[in-house]
Amino acid sequence: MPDEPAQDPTPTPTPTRDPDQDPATTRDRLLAAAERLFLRRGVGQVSVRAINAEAGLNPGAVHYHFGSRDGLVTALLGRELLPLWHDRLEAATRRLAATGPAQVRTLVAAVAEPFDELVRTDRGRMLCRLLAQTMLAADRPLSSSPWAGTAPFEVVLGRAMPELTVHEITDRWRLAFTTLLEAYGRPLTADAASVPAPPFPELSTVVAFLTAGLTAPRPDAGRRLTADG
Amino acid sequence: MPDEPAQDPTPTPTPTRDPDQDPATTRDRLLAAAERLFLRRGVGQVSVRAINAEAGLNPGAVHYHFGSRDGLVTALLGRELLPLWHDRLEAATRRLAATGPAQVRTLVAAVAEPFDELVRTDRGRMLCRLLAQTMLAADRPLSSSPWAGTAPFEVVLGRAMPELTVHEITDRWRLAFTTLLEAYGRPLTADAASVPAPPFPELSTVVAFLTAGLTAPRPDAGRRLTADG
DNA sequence: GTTACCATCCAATCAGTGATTGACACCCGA
DNA sequence: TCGGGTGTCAATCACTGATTGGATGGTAAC
Repeated sequence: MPDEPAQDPTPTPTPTRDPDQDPATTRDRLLAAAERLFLRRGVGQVSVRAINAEAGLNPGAVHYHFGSRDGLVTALLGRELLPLWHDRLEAATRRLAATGPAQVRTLVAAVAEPFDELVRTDRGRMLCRLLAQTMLAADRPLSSSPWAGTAPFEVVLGRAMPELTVHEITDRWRLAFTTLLEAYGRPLTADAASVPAPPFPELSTVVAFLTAGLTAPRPDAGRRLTADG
Repeated sequence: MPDEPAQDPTPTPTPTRDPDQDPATTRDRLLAAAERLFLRRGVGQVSVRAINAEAGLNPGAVHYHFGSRDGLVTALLGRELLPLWHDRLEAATRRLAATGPAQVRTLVAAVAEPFDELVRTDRGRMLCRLLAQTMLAADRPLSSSPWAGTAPFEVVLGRAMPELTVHEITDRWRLAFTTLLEAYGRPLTADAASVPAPPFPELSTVVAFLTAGLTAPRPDAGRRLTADG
């Protein structure tokens, strides 16, 4: 364990702060270096050593300030991505008093639009890829991070689809959210050969797909699905 | 590079074959050892060293017979999973001459049902997880493996939804397929604490969700999706 | 019968990873 | 002036996947 800090959610308690060296804190220098390397080499090709070196620091700096590689990635994502959703989601959920598919569409659009805007830039694509890798490729289900707080969406969805059980609502929202993550978090190809690069889907396609899936009529759980035999 | 073999698709040309040692080939012993360890420790916690040791072989055996760790995983998935879909898909696609959402539902069910059956056992869950990790977490889009051959499904889907463009069909099928992969390839929790383990969704839920998404009416690409401002 | 060949197997090793440690420098408050 | 704590540093741990040159042993050609 490091001497002291690491998992502190408050980034800089400003203990000292005046030295004529860096305008940016070491923490920020590490985050900036990581971002630069992720963008330059691809998310999966960057080691903590490289990040420390890019920031001009010792090999233990990332571990000291973030606890681990994942800690740094989580911090980067929280700083860069969370603000994009905050305002839009608040507005969308406040407007959702009524019920019906139209409301679900509004909700889906509010979640999906920031993704669609992000993948228009290299930096945004990198961040989406990072988010998808962190949330989908993790070896055990992760509860942390504000992304797991999907409760409000499920409430809205449950109100719009009153004939569905809570269980069904939860499953459907999870399907929709992970689909979103995967769709916009695809690898950035960057490599020649192979397929001619599958691009990102149109926003309208994604919203139509997810809205229809979420608002699909209640399935008959017992029915056989294929007529084999 | 190894002395000779590795990427050979035909497993055993039976060059020699008579020694009184193993009834199973070294290749099979490695695959069996890997399967055992994946099941015991979790997919992400098994090194090639451990596989070689479990099989009672030298540290270079996996590299010699499969070229890489991914090579072994691909071979394992191909051997265990592909047969499950082959028959069912052939039957489903042969029956799909007509058009309409009902046909799409049949197609979706044919792809989804094997997943639903697999995740009922530990071994099946492990294989699903392995498949999802291989296809979704890869650092660049992978064209290899028979899974990439999604063309027939897209043809069927395109016939059932004639008002959609080819582009739209491709995007929708990809959304549906990756959703399926993620839904049934979730981490196996195995770890205490954290969330109370998100189980797999009901098959009926998945089929309803994906069928509705695939057959959603054509979106107006230009329309604003949220009424902000 | 002898030779050459070739697939296979083996141990050793390479280059790289994330994480951890103990020591050192420095500024702050006492 | 003196601790004490924060932050930095180089060295190192334990491990990963991959690669290599060299044995081994059965097969086939001569």
